Amino acid sequence: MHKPAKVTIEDVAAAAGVSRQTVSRVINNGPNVKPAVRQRVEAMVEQLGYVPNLSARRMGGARSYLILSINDRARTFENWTSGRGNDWVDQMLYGGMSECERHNYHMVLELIDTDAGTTIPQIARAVGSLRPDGVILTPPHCDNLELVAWLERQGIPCARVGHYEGGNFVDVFMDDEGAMREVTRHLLDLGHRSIGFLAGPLNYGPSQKRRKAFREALAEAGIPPEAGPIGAGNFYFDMAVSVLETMLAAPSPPTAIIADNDKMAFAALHVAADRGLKVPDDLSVISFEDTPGVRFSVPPLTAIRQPTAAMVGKACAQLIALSKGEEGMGAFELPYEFVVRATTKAPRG
Amino acid sequence: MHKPAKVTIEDVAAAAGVSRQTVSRVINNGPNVKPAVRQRVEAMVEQLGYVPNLSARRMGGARSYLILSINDRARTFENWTSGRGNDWVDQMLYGGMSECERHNYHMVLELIDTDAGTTIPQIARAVGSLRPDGVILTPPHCDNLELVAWLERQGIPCARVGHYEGGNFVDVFMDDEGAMREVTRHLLDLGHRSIGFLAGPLNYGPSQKRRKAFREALAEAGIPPEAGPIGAGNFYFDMAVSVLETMLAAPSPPTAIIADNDKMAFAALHVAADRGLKVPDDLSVISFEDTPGVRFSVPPLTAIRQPTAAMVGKACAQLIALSKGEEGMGAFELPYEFVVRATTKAPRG
DNA sequence: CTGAAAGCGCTTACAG
DNA sequence: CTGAAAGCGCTTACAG
Repeated sequence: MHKPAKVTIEDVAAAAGVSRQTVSRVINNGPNVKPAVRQRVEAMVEQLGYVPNLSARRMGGARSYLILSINDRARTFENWTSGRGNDWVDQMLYGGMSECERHNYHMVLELIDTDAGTTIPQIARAVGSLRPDGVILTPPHCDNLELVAWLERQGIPCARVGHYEGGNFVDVFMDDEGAMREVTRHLLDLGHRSIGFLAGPLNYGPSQKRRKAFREALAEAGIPPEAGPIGAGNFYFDMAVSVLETMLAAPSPPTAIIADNDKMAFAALHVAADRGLKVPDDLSVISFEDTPGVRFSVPPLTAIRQPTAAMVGKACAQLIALSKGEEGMGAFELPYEFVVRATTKAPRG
Repeated sequence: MHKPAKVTIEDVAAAAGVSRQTVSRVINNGPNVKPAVRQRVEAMVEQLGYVPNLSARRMGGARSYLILSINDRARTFENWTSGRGNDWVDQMLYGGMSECERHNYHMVLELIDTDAGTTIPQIARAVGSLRPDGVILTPPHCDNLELVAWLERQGIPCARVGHYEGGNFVDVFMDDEGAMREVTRHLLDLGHRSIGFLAGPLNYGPSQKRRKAFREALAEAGIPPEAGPIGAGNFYFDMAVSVLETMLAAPSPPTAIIADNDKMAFAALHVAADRGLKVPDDLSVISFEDTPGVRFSVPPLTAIRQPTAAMVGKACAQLIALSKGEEGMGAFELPYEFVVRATTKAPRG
């Protein structure tokens, strides 16, 4: 059976002996089609192998069936080229594509620079050419006020991953403060009385929340601020190393380190080895990320597993609902996991 | 400056005082536009922030500026859910998106099942709705004759990653025979006189080539076939373990193992440890894949690094050229890398 | 419940 | 070198 290269709605209409609006109603599950007619049309769609052309639907005024997912360009490329894997993107695609599949949507990933002057023009290009039904913003783009305002002006529904505000957005996030409290308490319960936090950059929303929760948890336990140093990291290995060196050179250095991401946790492992500190015997380490490398590191890291796939999946679901004219805006919290592996233990002595 | 939500070609034409065809010519770099007019139009495009609507361009008869990239659905999901990372997909996105970016193209990834009955309908849906300018097929889809024939009938340019034939396709691949020769010689040069090859399945094209090259390289060095055992693996850990057990139980067992992929190389490390063999002192191991896990394994594996990103990038480049009406079909070999790390050494004695 | 009309924003021949 | 016309394949009001 050699099907013609391009079957259009007109072909189906002719084959079924109806007008093209009727076919349109059938494929869009519209009302007002006699069951017998609907069946006849469906049979023809099947037989001719008709698939509606997305561009034409779009031009006709329908939705685009496209979700545009925006990631930090430089960081994503960096992860890819370093060959260290890119679990965040993997999980994002996993969650997003699974959800999009279910609704016959397509997810397109675009990498956008974070420089002040280029972000908006780049997104404008992507949005203008693709005209997606919704845009998913991940850190740090989701915290870019100017960008978010621009998107709002364009009237494009926007989901933010790792942002809490809600309002006229689809915000999906995990309880960063709760996670930090849980992690800090875990260390306190083990007996640690001096804990260092290797924090991420200040413009990362979640990092801010974690800083706050970290301070609070220590304060509640009666630990003085000096015994809870916060090192300002940038999520990269090298800087984390030097910050750690300083932290550990203090008169009464921390016996445990909480790292805001994996690379910095690895840095902690590295620095510990350099100084002859055994992990977890001499130094406990916890990561706030849980990529494959972490699970297979030696020793395997105790870590917070972020619900990346679930967050992005939820973002897609809400954006798709919105595009159908349903309700969808709001703030949605997804559960994280705290995975205790082999890098935390009671301090010596 | 509050720009209108949707600037069309008509707005630009009006602002520049020309017809919309002239604007069309300018944005498509067409000929026959007076320089002064071109400049005026470009200025207006810039000022109004005009971005052509892809759907409209498509409907007008232009290309879609979309490359559809097809991956094995089950395997991709498996890798994502197992949390082991998915370096292949990462590298594919890296190579593909980098190239697409340069041409203002968008890459859309779709996961398609490999079951005989569902592959074509699924692809038909994706292709029919997206109407991409080209499709990239990765293993095992690239070896699906029925699928490839279907795509050819649809007249959609198709690139195959890891396929050698060329012809009416864009085939991108690496020199598997050369890589195997290099790897084998590396071991021979170190003094190994008995080498085992843990091969992939017979229906996997590249594995076939590697088997052949392996046999030839040994023959050239005057190594008898008994000292170059080939174990038939299936790319998975468990089977590799049992094949290796047998290999190493031989009267004069190999002092080096070449594994056709990472999982089997890990199996070699595992079996060696079980038998009290130190790597590389008692057993050298080389992998024919180089995912992040390999690089960070203990000890780090000596491996062939496949040019995944480069292959996919090249595939995109050719597909894009084709869509512009340029030549593009053919077979393209991309260079692999042989990365010597810590698992190869001269044999004992 | 169904169809004839208009239009989405472009591009491609075709005229001039 | 430039523009008026037709059309891509749909959908959305609108009419019946």
